[in-house]
Amino acid sequence: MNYWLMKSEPDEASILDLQRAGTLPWTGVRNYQARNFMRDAMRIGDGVLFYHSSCPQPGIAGLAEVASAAYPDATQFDPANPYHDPKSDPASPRWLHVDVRWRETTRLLSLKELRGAPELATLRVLEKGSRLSITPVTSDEWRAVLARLHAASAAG
DNA sequence: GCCAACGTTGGC
DNA sequence: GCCAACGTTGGC
Repeated sequence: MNYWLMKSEPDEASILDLQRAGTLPWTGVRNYQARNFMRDAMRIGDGVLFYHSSCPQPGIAGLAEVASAAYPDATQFDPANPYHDPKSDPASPRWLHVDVRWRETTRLLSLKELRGAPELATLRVLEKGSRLSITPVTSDEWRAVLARLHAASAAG
């Protein structure tokens, strides 16, 4: 079992959108490292920290899980799609994605709170200049996030 | 294979 | 809107 943090802009797909849909295809990844995580390391059932980025309140907004193996991202072949990639060969698709299933909508664990939590200081997403939309999370980090989210008080 | 230019990300 | 940081591109 592996764990991941996956960024999404809530304008495009928020945790509530995922809750309503149940399962969503995680399309639009156009970064090789992120693609390789999905292709090579993700397994069905892996835990996902759902992170809202590029928004007024960035932070972890819920929990999800990997719901499929990686498969070709259809948006890369659609000229009308913002994620269209004219260089991708349909015979050998460059971009893949997994499906993600909603598990829980939590309180917002803000970026500010993440930065202030000593037990979460190792989170990749907190590294200076970190831009990867998908990053691995250790089991210790996963447990520490859940402990915070499920604590009786939302303070901190 | 180098590396400067360029485009994107994402918090503020 | 700003801008630091980063990844990709393409000329050489």
